[in-house]
Amino acid sequence: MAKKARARPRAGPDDSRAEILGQLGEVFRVHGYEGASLSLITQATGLGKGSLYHLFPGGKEQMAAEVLAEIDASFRHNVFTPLTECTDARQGVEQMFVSVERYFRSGRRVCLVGAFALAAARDTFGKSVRGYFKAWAEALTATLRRLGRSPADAAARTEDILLGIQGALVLARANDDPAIFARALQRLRKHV
Amino acid sequence: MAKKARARPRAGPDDSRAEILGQLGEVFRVHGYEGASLSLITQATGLGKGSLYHLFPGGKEQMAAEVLAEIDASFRHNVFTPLTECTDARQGVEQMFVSVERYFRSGRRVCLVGAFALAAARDTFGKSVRGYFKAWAEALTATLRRLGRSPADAAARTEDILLGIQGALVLARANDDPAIFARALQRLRKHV
DNA sequence: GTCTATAAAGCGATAGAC
DNA sequence: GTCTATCGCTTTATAGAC
Repeated sequence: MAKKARARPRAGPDDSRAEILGQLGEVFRVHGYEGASLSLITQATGLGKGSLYHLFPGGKEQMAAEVLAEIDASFRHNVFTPLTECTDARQGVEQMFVSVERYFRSGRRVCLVGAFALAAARDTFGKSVRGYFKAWAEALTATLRRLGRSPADAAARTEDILLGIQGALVLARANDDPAIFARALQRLRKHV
Repeated sequence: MAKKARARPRAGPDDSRAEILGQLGEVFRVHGYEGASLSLITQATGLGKGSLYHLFPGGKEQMAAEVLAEIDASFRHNVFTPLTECTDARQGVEQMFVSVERYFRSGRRVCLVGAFALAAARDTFGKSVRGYFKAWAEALTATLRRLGRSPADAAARTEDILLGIQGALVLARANDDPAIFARALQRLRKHV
């Protein structure tokens, strides 16, 4: 919250913006892009409209775009890159599943990118959505290749894993049963 | 379908209502529940607000509820019941995949129930959403049991198939590539 | 940088003529 | 049964005080 680097270089402007983006992400996850009204956003962030438009002159669209960019960057840093650069490919894949399970709160949290893909927001944010899944697929396919799979086999298995994660999140939320997600991840793990 | 047996029992009130529900379903699929404004609905159906509120006094919520009910009934009639009552279980499962591929237009069409599950609409239509997936899961599990699978195995495979279909629809739409859906269905078929 | 007040547009829904 | 006109409210977004 203090902006100057003092004795305890704690939170800076970037940190508070990141915190706001996290809160915005949750609002979009719960209510969707259309459903996330400025009054809900105001409520979730504790910021008035004036502050919000000062921070995001482009309004709601900019907020969502930056949230998606933050998610993209976070996954690249915490999931895709570790996956690509790990020395032990099998361990790298396992680490991916651990990160995924944590990020989606064991099935209690929805994938914002997947939700945007299904909704009308896809027209506006299609490029971000595609970029996210493309980067994930490339990192995972490369890692599966290192485990000895053929290109076709690695690509097919990548699709099954990514779609399995997305589908498990859909079903878990549809049935209000996060355990569906946990079970699905367990089964996906078993076939590498 | 027409309730009076005349010379040409063509279109009756039920048929036109079914046609309207189909058009409404497409609007909800493309724009989501929140995004489907009455002006879009008016445009898609060719009906003015007066007519719409005459047909659906409960407004948009009733429209969506009836669309969901129609989808539910359609799946029960065309997919779940054939699956449960078929003599050859393996052929029944294959028929399910054929119906699913046709209904979702080979991946070009989104699952409205799945989309509602991810969006805020789940709060309002949660019961319908759960009922749809529950009925599907029960029919498929029973059929897999008839193929000799254990209860636990049939339940797990059912989850993988349902979540595979939903996830494939998400990924297909995210990447603007319906082929992802077709490929995923092919792979799901292979493991019964 | 955050607030309040307000504008301008769009929303769902209703009334009433035909 | 379908239309037009309109209500009342909420929406996104802006202006300006502090």
